[in-house]
Formats: sequence, structure tokens, C-alpha cells
Amino acid sequence: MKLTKTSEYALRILSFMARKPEELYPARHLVEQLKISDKYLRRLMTDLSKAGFIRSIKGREGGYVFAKNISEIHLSQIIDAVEGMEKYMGCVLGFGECSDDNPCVMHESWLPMREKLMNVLNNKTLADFNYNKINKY
Amino acid sequence: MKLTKTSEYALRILSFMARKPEELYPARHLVEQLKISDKYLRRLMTDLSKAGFIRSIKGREGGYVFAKNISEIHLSQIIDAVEGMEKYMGCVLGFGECSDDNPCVMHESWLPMREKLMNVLNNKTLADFNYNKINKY
DNA sequence: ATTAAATGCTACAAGATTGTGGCATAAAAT
DNA sequence: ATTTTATGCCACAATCTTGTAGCATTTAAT
Ligand code: SF4
Ligand code: SF4
Repeated sequence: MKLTKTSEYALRILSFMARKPEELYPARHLVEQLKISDKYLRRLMTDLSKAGFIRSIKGREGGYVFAKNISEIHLSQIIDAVEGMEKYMGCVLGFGECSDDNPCVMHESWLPMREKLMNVLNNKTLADFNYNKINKY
Repeated sequence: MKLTKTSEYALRILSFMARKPEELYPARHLVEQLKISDKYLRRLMTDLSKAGFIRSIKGREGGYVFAKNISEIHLSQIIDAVEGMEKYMGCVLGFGECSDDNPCVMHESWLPMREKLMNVLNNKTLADFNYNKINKY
């Protein structure tokens, strides 16, 4: 099970920020903590801003803050913003169609699993994560 | 949820062959049916042969046949043979460690889902697929 | 005003994945 | 023996993903 690195990064960044959702995070800070290259991180931040999850504050004392409540940011939306969710929707075997009418040989084994995944991605938000435990980054 | 195309192809090929597991399949035939480019398919077939799933018969009237019972070929083994299973084992956030001792913020949401996937891949074999339904390739 | 510290953007570089071309090798049919 | 129809292999090409470099822009502090 794999997301692309780009999605990994996006989740890493936002879930990190979500631990203290009010705070302002300069890119420099995120880069240090999360070990993502400066330029690439900032490119992603731009995408995440455009998607409306965060707002960027330019100039000195600038950085990024959440632009909406973290309980309104679904994982699937995050992935969609940085690389498009379509990729993950399609068929495991690379055929487009997936229905009970026209099932592929993997249908019965695979479909329930995929549903489960889609449920997590569609229903879980940044607020659903467990902030109590100590997380080492 | 996405496997690489390479894994997609491998599953596509073997699950197709598994519908008539005794038959001999020349590459040409597979290429026509499964819409994978000739050269790339044959490269994959070589990997699958080396992994011992199939056996190749060279020369005229040649092709590929299963070298072991399809109930002994697990999905995770197939993926492992063509691109390595490790990629799919790691952390969604791209950190290495995954344990209850050192959970990341996604631990509780993500882990159960991942377990479920690994169960499918590790336990299901080519023989577990549903051959009764009509499958359009 | 000038400087310092931040983000934004665009174009390019490096790497990984996927696809192709060409030729060698093997076996059956003739 | 020769031809035909297969697979095997290697090196290269195209494409996609990821990372970098450089400069423009914005804002606050001085
Ligand atoms: S269940 Fe079968 S048809 Fe549906 S997406 Fe999965 S592989 Fe494709
Ligand atoms: S549960 Fe958390 S620590 Fe474990 S693999 Fe997933 S993201 Fe990584």
C-alpha cells in the first residue's frame, strides 16, 4: 500500500500542523521538523493554499496557518489537492470499470478492501488523529 | 490505493492465465488479450519465470505455463517478484518505524486498514479468484 | 528608505518507472 | 538444412515524479 511521496509529504505536513492547529508555521520550521526539502515543501504548500486548507502569510513573521477547521479537511481532499485522487480510484488491474455487472477476476477479493480504504480517506479528517500519544518526528 | 503498473500487469497476466491454469499461453496471445506492450510483457514474464511461478517454453509452439499450483501463488509473492514488496510495507507518512510504542499521528486510523490490505495480499492466492463470473478483458 | 526574513513562481535537473528496438537463442515444421 | 515462430536479453528512449536553483515579491523591523 503506497501513496506517492507527494501525498505522503502533504499528509505529514498537515498532520504535523494539526497538532497545534492555531499556530503559525514558517516553512523553515516545517522543513527542519519534517525533513522535506525546502523548495519542494513550499511548492506543496502553495497547492495546499490554493485548495483552501491553509493560508500563507508573506513577508517577515510570515508562514502558514490553517484556513479552515481541521475537522473539515478530509484525507481524500488532501490527496486530491496535491496529485489528484483519480489515480487511487481506478481498478487495481488497470481497467477502468468496476461494477458488480462487469466484475474482473479480482472483484470479490479486492473490492471490499478498496471500499475500506476509500472510507478511511473520505471520512477521516485531520481532526480524527490521535494527538494524545507522543509522536516522534 | 495504487499498485504500480508493473504490479498491475503482473496480476492481470497471472489472473488471466489462472482461468485455465493448464493451458499454454504464448506471449502474442497474452498481449492481444491484455493490451500490454509485447516487449514489456515479455520482460515481466521473465521475472515471473525466475520467481518460479511460470515456466517458459522456447521455440515454435512455445509460450508460458504455470510451474506450480496456482493455489500456492500468493499475491504478495507476485508483487514481490516484479518490483519488491518492501515498498508497500513501509509507513504511509514515509517514516520507517511503525509500532504501538512509537505511533505516528495516523497510527490509529491507518494501521487497521493497512493490516487488512496485507492480509489480502498475503493470504489470497491466484486460486482464490472467482472464475465463475464472466470477465471481460 | 533599507534591510531582513519570509513566501511565490518558473524553469530546469535528477531519478525512477515504463516502453521500445534490435538481435541472439531455441525448437518445431518443412 | 532452412525456415518459421517462439522466448531472452541488453541497451536505449520516453515519460512521470521528485528535487533544486534563482530570482521576484511581500511585510515587519530598524
Ligand atoms: S474489483 Fe476488479 S474490476 Fe473492480 S476495480 Fe478491482 S480489479 Fe478492477
Ligand atoms: S501507523 Fe503511523 S507509524 Fe505506522 S506506518 Fe502508518 S503512518 Fe507510519
